[in-house]
Amino acid sequence: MEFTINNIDTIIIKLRELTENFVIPSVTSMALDKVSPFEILISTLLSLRTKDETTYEVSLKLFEIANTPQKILNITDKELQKIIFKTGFYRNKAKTLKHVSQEIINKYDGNVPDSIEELLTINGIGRKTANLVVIKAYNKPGICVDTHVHRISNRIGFVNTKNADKTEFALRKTLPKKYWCEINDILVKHGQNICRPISPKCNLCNITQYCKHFLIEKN
DNA sequence: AAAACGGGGGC
DNA sequence: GCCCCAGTTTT
Repeated sequence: MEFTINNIDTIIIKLRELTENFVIPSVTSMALDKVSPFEILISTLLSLRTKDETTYEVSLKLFEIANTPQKILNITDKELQKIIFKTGFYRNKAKTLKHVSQEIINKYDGNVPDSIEELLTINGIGRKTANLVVIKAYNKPGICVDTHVHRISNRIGFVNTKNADKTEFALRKTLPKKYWCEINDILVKHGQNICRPISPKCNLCNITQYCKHFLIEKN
């Protein structure tokens, strides 16, 4: 199936409608006068392999105690581990949070960088996190490809790629720029509720007529 | 007891 | 580009 710009517009608009009522409480969806770039970054790092509700709850608890790089460095490893325990992988995450905080102080004077390239120079920050931070914290263009965006972009047929990085680069070519920043929001909601990894609920989906995966399965 | 939650790094 | 990694929560 050929994907024209018209098709992409139609698909995005339909998915936007389909998912607009799904609410995922998260630090990254809060207004920018309520949350800092650093908080967005830390929350994203905590979200690794963790339910959104847990990430949100733990993030708010952490930020009551430490919401700046220096404050993160000021608390002990044990205390930090205890606070973020429920997100899982708490030893690694505590180490990452400390390292990222230290780097932001050392290299960026305590301010979270606003470019993907600079963010990527910090160990522990990869493309998914870097893109999300520039989008959510700085309102700059980016495409945050997490597992949902990767899976669904391939299912629909937006891209045909093996890994998330390639999906990001492919989407940068095929996806109109006006959709870049919201594609993650839309596809995460769609992926959590309908287009799940296993047994997707295609009966609840409104774009099956455009979906390569659905059409292949059906035929 | 098993599955779900997925991004980053090392080589 | 493939493999490895880290723990809690839910079913």
